[in-house]
Amino acid sequence: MATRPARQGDRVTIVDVAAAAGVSRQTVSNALNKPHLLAAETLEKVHAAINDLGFAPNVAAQQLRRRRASAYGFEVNPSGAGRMGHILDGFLVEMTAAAPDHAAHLVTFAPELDRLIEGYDRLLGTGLVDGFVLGDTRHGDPRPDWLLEQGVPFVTFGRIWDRPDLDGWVDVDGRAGVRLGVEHLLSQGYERVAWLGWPDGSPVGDDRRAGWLDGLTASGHDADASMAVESVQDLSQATAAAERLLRGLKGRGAIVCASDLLALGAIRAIRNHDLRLGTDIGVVGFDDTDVAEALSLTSLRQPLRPAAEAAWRILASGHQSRPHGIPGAAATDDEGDGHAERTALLPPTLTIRASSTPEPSGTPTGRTTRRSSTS
Amino acid sequence: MATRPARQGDRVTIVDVAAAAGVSRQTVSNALNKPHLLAAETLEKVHAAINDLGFAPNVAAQQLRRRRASAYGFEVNPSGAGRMGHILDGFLVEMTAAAPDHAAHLVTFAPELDRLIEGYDRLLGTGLVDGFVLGDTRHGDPRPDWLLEQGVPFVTFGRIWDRPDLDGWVDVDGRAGVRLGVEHLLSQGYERVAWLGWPDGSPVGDDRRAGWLDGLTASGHDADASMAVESVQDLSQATAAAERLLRGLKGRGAIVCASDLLALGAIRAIRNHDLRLGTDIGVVGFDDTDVAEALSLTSLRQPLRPAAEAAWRILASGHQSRPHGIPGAAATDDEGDGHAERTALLPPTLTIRASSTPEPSGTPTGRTTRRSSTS
DNA sequence: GGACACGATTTGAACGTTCAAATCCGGTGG
DNA sequence: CCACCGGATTTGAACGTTCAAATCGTGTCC
Repeated sequence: MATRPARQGDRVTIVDVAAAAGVSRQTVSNALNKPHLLAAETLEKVHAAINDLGFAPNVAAQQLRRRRASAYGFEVNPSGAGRMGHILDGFLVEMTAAAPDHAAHLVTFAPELDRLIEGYDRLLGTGLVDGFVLGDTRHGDPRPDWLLEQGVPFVTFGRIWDRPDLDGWVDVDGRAGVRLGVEHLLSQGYERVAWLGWPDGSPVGDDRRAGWLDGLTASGHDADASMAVESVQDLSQATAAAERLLRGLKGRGAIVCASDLLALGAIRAIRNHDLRLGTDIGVVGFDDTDVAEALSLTSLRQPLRPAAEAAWRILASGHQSRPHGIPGAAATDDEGDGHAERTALLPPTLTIRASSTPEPSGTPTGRTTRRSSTS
Repeated sequence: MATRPARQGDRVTIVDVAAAAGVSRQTVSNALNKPHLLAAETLEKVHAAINDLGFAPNVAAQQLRRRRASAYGFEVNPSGAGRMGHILDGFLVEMTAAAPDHAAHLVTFAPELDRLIEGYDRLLGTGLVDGFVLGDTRHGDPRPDWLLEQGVPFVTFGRIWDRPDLDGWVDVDGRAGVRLGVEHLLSQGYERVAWLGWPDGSPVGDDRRAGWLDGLTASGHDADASMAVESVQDLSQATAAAERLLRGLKGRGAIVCASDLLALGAIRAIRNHDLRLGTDIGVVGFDDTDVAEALSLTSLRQPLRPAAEAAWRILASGHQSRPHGIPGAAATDDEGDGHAERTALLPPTLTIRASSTPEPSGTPTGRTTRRSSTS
């Protein structure tokens, strides 16, 4: 209730509380950590004393004695380096906000990129953190193997595509998301839905493209190859690619894109052809960035908060990531009873804006959201 | 050199090192913290042992004994809340990267917004951090006063406009930045330069607007009121405002904007009037966001890395922020000799792209940067 | 009525480091 | 020859908490 008395003299310790409550050190400790051991009456006394004195346990002392930091390292990189870009910033923020009530925290760190493992090792060696959150998982990433070998707990945001046998990841179901986008466009009356994606070979890109196919086939549409086109993550190239698409999209067509930047290219191409965004050609982007908001672009938004919550659950679930997929028994991964899930695949939501609304009426400034269901 | 032996059994402690080097506990400690006390030979022996064993001091033990965490709290808020938006994410990243070599770190936290101070108090009370980085300083912010009262060290990113007497801040000189933008446009041959800013009353906005005036008057141009127009941070309103401007800007004109979003509005207006961006009308934005990059928009970039470095210096400079501005002596704030600066006002740099290039020639895809000098 | 179990609480020790003070030792001056 | 100095190093204690084991009652069973 009362904020701690302003830094007057020495800190309040567990011993002060014990004296005030007329009990021993350890009883106070137990009141905090194992309340079931105390008589109800005693517990109350102790809590009163804690409030009176404004006691808060010293984290460093706890870490030292418990031999664990209850903290996790979160690698960040000065801009440009990671293609994940700002999504990761958002994930960091959400993980911070979702941290289990004051029981754990995040420490940011920025290892030198040519001595990545050394940076992780350092943080671990000092006991500053117990484990890590890996913000992305690039191809050929040395970190998962190393961490596994060391027996260090970690979660990754993004599947570990290299190692399908590993659990301990959280990811967004891009495939289901894109499918949602396709279905939305079809339901809006656009007759053909094309795909503007990245070049083959990126797991994330390929996954999203599959969602496009899913959406078409599930609705009884067929997709000929001319309706899919690819571009690297660059505005002018994306614009050129989209223009190729537009030639094939007579009438009321639409384009689903692997990113908001690609979608921006599509929008430019539409303008160049003197077509009207939404009214003539629908567009859906991915990530719901500032660009999407600014341009009234319908876009798929990654559910970062739920992802963050799942990540904490995974970190808590076991301090040991283990390979799974035992050949013997059919893996019923979702047991129940404390047997926590060690993977989470979350469906994006669709933020609907004017770029996917054929009629200028409807919800003009309003913003709607739909959640896809993971297949 | 060698990474620590893989978590085999117990941790390596200072005592192990001492034994290996044939010296005492404290000597090892001194080797790390007060090397000048040791004989050269001994120092070498100890370092050898440290490397051999892969010793890294336990942070929790240090924190406990030293009675300081060497860590600082960095408040983050789930998106939407802060208008500073993603700049703050960038600042967090840069501060992490600029952390004085492993001597301090950042802990993120997300207090409940209606119990803000409580969140700060909690973090402090547990000894988890020694102080804070305040990512923004809103009007009527309760935090600076409270922290001051508690004697807690902190830096703010952004001047404390409410309390000009306080030091301990780092900020970007928006005024100098905008002036740079104006001068750049004039030097490119645009004849008139208009201002698209935010409504009066925001300190940041007013400051940037002043930079526009600076730029014009310094170049012998005069600014009539019709050349400045304002809009809230919203695309359609910004577009409308920019269109008003365009009517007055006959010939080769240009628009400097208080943000990239406003600049986007300007770009739209330019398109609507069938003018060519850059060639007919120049535009400069502010913050050099993804939008700017995607649209080839010349924009002012906040020097986050230098700002982060300055912030660390301020945190280190004294563990007590103090009011300054003693009436007696003229304040020569920049003494020298260890008397560290407790404020830093840093000039943005201009990232030049096609939107401020009248000739389609010049540097086509190339990107140039110019630094403004703080007045 | 004594052995025993069990709930509630306390005591001793330890986590790994640094502070403060003590010790050791060769050298110097009276 | 002894007192004293100062550089180099060591020893004792403490930082604030939790683990592990001990203690203290009270009640139960045979």
